[in-house]
Amino acid sequence: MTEVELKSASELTRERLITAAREVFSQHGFQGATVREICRRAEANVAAVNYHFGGKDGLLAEVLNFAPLKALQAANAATSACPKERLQLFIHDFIHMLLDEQHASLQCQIMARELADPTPALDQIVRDAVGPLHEFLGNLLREIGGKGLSDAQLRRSVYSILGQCLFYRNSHPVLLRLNPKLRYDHREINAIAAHIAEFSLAGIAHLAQAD
Amino acid sequence: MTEVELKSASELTRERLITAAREVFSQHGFQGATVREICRRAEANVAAVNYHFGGKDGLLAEVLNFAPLKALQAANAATSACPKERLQLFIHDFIHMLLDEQHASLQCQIMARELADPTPALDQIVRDAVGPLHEFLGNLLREIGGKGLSDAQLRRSVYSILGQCLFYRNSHPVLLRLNPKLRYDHREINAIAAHIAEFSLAGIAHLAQAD
DNA sequence: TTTACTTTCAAACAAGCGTTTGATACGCTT
DNA sequence: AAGCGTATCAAACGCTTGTTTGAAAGTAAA
Repeated sequence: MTEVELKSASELTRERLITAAREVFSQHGFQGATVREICRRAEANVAAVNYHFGGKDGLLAEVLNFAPLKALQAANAATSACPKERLQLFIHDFIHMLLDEQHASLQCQIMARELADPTPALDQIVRDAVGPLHEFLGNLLREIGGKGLSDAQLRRSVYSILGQCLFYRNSHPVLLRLNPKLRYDHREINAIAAHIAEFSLAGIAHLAQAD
Repeated sequence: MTEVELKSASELTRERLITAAREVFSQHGFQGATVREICRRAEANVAAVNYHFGGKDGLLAEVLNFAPLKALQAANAATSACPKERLQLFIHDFIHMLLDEQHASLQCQIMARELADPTPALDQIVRDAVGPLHEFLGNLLREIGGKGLSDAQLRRSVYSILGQCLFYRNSHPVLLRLNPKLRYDHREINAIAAHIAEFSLAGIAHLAQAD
């Protein structure tokens, strides 16, 4: 991987397949994606997927990569910022991961697509990525809301934040039709992140002080 | 329709097909649903769908029904409650429509499923149902937030509310894995609706007063 | 160059899909 | 009872899917 020069032809095909699979999976979902289109984009033979990855399922497993999501959480926990600022930062990074097509990690966009209807990999995704993410956000909100938040309020506040973020990805086809000029450039993404953070912090503050 | 007694055998199969289609479409989505399974559940022949509806697309068009969503908005506009109470009512009714499996209108759950990845009917859905819904919510939030909300803030607040509501539907498979005891009974649904309303009203109030 | 192993390829496979067909059975008027 | 239009049915059609196959091409050590 790190040695750029010494890639065999076999390794190159593998990488072309993975790159193509990321694109196609993130665009059409696992079910909607076809092995033939992936191989067409990778300029590889149809049999290549089965030879290198054992099948479509194996290719999905290879493509899924939770490292960027873990890194986001690790970086967030490492800052010396206050909890509210860390929530702003989290939302900013998370929204970028979901919406920025320039972003290196299409993996998370694939993941987000698969949350709605179960695929063979959903159990693994929930166990290794989504579950820890919920827990991380829960701990962060606990720091912000303190003892004023019940467990149920905390859990639902996590859902409120994730729901807002995922909306922009899941409803993208709809939003494009409602507002054809919409583009997810950096300016727009930052504005979205700022809105969700402000909106949510106010919601949490209200819940925490109401009781 | 209204005359219960006078249904021909043909009409009965039509209705069985529609009922079965609602179930299968809402569970597996349009692409994931198969004509054969629909016919199996309806105890009808595979050819029945094409005979009665001209094909799978025609069956989807027949199944889609925006009346419940329109009725929700009409009833909401007809109340004499204040805007904030109307928002609470809207969220309550909308969440019930999305989550309550007892609810007569699986149509809206089908709709919610199709928002993520375009189907032949998405343009119609956006034009006749989702677009007006966004506009309705926008007008309601304008009454609540007044001139303190910019147009962009208003639009994004609409997204925040819809995102929170849709999350519980779209992420249901995930939430079930994270919390196997989760059941969308009336008590739980009411609690969810109350949370989203409280959370969102605080967010909107904050945005409206901040400027 | 020869040998052994890995990788690619066109072609075919079995299964599932939505749809079509032509015969059969039904319900109704005459 | 005869005739006619409608509805149902098993079967097949054409197509796409993921996967398999066996031969050809490539690669690298002996």
